[in-house]
Amino acid sequence: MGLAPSEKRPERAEKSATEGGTAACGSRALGFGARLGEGAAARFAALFQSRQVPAGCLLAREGGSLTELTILDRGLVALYQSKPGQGEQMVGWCFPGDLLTVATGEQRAPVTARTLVPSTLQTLPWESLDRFAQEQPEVHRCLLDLAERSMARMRAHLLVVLAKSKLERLAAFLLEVRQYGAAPAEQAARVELAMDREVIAQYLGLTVESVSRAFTALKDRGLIQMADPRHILLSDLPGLTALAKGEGEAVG
Amino acid sequence: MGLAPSEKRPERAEKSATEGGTAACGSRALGFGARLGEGAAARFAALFQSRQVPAGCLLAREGGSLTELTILDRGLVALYQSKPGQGEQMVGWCFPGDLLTVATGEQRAPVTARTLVPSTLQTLPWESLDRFAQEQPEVHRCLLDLAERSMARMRAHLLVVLAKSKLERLAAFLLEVRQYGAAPAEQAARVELAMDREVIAQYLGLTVESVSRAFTALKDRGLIQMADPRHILLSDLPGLTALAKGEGEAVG
DNA sequence: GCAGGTCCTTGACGCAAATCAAGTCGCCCG
DNA sequence: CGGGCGACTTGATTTGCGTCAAGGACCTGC
Repeated sequence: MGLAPSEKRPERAEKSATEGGTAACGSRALGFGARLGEGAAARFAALFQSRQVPAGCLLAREGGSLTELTILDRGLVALYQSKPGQGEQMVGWCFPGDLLTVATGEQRAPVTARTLVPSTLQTLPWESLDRFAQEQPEVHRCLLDLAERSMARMRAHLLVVLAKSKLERLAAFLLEVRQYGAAPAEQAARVELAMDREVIAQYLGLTVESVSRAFTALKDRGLIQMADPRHILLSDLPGLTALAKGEGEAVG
Repeated sequence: MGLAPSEKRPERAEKSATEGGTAACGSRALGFGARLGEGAAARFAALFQSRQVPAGCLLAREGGSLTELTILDRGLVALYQSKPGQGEQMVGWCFPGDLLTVATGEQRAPVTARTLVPSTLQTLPWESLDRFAQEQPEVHRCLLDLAERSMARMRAHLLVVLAKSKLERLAAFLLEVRQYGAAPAEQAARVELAMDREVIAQYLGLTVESVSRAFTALKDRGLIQMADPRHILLSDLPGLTALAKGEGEAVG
């Protein structure tokens, strides 16, 4: 039991996290087919154990132990780096399909991970992975692919944070959530935020107040609409995209 | 623009990059022994081809092709993400021992990579890796370890950029260069910067002027000394460390 | 219903860093 | 030698965002 459920305030389940996720095979996010081939991918997926966790659940603590390979199947996880002096700094997300961490080397978790919504995890003991890898060595390449994907997102995030203004950052954030976080079905430009303003602010390197003002500014420019603070309609996707890219043309 | 368009101005070799790097086995940075064991690590290292490149050399262009596994053996490489509108944004370094990229999936490079000093690369065609992996599957875990290491550094960088002031950022930068960039021999608190102020500024999300002022401020506080803009003596390592961590106590 | 939360928004103000603008130093080349 | 150029520093000014401080909207429990 490497992933400790110490911190686990129940918290009302935001979106019905039920959906009967018995899995062990019906997993939505284990997309290994491309590299492994259908049969092998299915056999590999069958090895995983599915696990449901509530929102606000601590999955790993920086420096803690990690005994299993864990992939996020459904939900959303925030990754935190502890700041020497003062608490924690959010540094990224895990979206469905992401490795929770790639800590294969030492078994120490390099970050703190906490669910933001009720989530489903797919876990596999390292030994099982090794056993399966003897039959299908490509599986390691799959993991490298996942690592690469995660690094690509981190680089994109760095670009945003290093070079963009308040508004550009929020636009980029909304588009990121839309792209990675949304269920493929609801491809509409409708985004449900699973996190509060505080988390968004940390992620973007801003304050809560600035985030709030940025939301208002986007709304005033007609780029988004807000039913309530957590439900955003991206009403001008091209405009948002242009803004996120830094081609800061205002509204015509 | 400091970054050459022709991408290969010869440029005087800053530190004697000679050292007779014939390698193919004498590589300094291929540290796979821990996981593979001595014999296998040596055999693996022997497969690599060593390649010398000058400073300012473009190693990969975002979206370009990547035909080989490449590890930086000696030198320093900057990674850039192209900004839609306006040129490039530096997002990280490769230090010796790092995978140049982990792009095993698609063969498309996810970033632009450019040497900052004359460097030595160790390359291995993907096929050779696959062949060797049949004999030693652990080699993939080694690559995952490298990926994890690189992600850990990116997270640390994000922490710095998201949550720290000008001075804290520069202190963190200097310590990072000292830790990863310096040859182990010159463990002294003496750092030779391989990059100009412009590159540092991009990396830290500041302007050149701010970086310059930050250098001056650190000097005035007695934390560093500067022989010339590129040669820094970290004269108060504990002080710098405390500053980088955000425990911003001034000097007594 | 009302009191007490929490979360979000809005406003007024100050500051740290960006911007604009010289100015210095060292290096290369004529 | 001197002129020009690129890298760096320094100064004056502006500004975007942080900070502090109210306020409003909603939920929950009494």
